[in-house]
Amino acid sequence: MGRGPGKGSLRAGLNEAQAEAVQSTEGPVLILAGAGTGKTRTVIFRIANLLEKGAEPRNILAVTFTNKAACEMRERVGGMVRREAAEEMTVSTFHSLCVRILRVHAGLLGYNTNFSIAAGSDRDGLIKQLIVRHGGAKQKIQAWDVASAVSRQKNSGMPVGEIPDDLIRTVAMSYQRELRARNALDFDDLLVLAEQALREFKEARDYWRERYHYVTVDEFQDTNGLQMDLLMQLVGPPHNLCVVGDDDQSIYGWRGAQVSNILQFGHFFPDPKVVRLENNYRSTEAILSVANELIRNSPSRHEKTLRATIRGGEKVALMALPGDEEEAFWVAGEIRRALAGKNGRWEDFAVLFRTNTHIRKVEQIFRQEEIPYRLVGAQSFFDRREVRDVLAYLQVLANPRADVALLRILNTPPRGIGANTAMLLLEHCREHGVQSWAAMKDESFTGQLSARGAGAVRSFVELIEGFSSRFRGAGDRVGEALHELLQEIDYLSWLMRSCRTEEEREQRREAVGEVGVALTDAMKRGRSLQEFLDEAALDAEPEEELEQKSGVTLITLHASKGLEFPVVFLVGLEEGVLPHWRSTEEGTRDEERRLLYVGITRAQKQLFLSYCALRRKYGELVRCDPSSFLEELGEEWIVERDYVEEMNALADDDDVNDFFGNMRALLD
DNA sequence: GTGTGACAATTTTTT
DNA sequence: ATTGTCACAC
Repeated sequence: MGRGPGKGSLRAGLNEAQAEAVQSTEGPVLILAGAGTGKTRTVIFRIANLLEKGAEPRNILAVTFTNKAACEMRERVGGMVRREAAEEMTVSTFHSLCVRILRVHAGLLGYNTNFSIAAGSDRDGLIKQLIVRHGGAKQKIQAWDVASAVSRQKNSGMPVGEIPDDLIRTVAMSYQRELRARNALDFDDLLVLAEQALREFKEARDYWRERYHYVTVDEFQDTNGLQMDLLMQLVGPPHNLCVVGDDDQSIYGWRGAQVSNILQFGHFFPDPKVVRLENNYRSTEAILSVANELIRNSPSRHEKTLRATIRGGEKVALMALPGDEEEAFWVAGEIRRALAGKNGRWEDFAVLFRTNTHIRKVEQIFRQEEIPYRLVGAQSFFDRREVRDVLAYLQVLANPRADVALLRILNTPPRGIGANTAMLLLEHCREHGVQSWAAMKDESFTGQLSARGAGAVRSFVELIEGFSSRFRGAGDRVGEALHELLQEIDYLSWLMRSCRTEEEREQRREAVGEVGVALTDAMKRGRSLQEFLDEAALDAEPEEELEQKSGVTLITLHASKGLEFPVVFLVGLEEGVLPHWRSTEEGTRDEERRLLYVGITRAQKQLFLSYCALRRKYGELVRCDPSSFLEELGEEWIVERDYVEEMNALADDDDVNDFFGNMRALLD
């Protein structure tokens, strides 16, 4: 990550601005840090400085954008100070922080502190059910419509009851009731409720203000209004709040992020010390010039200069390709070629694209070409069906009142509690206002069922109760207990039966195994089962997983924020892809430009840009034009290349080689 | 209640 | 092209 000049002890190797930021420990601080200016390094030094000055590690809170970034920050601070000190700090995302707060104080709001988190497909599944229940299936509303409306509403501080569209509102309100009845919170609820708890209850506010004396927020340009509200509740006088960000890298407007949070930080926390980091230590002058040319076209930005410290550098290559398949092959070939001579590593390369679906082609070709790769955040590990199944079992074992999970595993794998029985169960719960688990143990419910149904329910209850106690005493041998449970319900063979290919079988089996590994690992680190589940719900990847995998990184532009790679390929630079056609419709084209800017500034030494004439979409070939953003780039630092021409040249070379080869063969 | 195959839709980006 | 949904046969 962001490497500044030099290395070494605390104040060594920092430039003036960085040093100033590191030393500004009291009161509000705003660090405007352009891409590659050693932002992370500065933040880490600053925290180390706080500790050196005598701050208690447990009084330090650092909020990052992803859990991965959190782990990394903790790690790097740990490298500079006592490792135990790093362990005692709180380093987490806003969402994890809110879970922490609510596990203590949800009771104040009438919620149970052992709530579970409804995320990903569990949440969408629930919404889908409700759409059907309210007769919305025939109309054209989708789970997505409801989910995004609910999220928008919550993040802007309005009740779901005020959604304008009648049907969406009805489903949304029902969704909210359902969550509540099932003792579950979604991502947005975490923020909403934590903020509310702090705002309404002095007791909670005092508790957390007493806990955190120094707060740092990274990627501040991507915080939304609700998160700002939360910060204002959390950080009391003397406002020891340090925020770090770059308005040019604001790419989460669609999630409610407000650039005004960073542009008008002084509004919320008066008289902040402002520090600007403008020396870029990451990229060559060539790459940075291209980036600067692009971002200059961005309206309403903080005017700032980003200075290259690495002069010159290889020009940025702009490649035109006939189709997406050729594009993937070309990237593969280019990487091979680069590695052939020098002693580079696969990890030095990254391929960045706009959407997850674009990853597929590249992935497919890489597999074919035997280029090792690692996918970051494509289909999140924890959102795979088999993984969610296993997690649901664990959730129910941790807390059988976790209804969302309970309903998921009720008949997974099939055990004779089908749709009919489930329907009856839900009816019963709604009528009597009880939770599913209670109903299933209740004679007045099981009495309504057929003998077979009642038997199936009874043995399910026994299964869960049996393993519940088994798990409680398991300590760090939960992995074994989980294995036994899966054995008992014959989960794997059921799962395997539904697989089409051997490869799929392999992957799914592996995924199930990895849950066990991740669980055992979490236990070893002293986490509780519930904490493990929280992490799984809030985090896209199991940590160790990603670190171990090696190879070329395949990643979306959004997910690439905060990362850097020696060589970057930015593919699919076509009108309609980047900028995405949808953003053109929604009038958020500027954000797409920033997205491209983020992509460009990930590159350290070498950058390749590419676009295709044809791209396959839904199995259909579609004609594409080069992205209009490419017109904003000057010529000075760019080399335009054409795949077809190069292939022809290459073919000619081959002919020549063949010619000499044939000659040699003749002479021999 | 469960498993299969035909059929239809497909939502950027993520905690 | 891929994925999920639905109707139908067991």
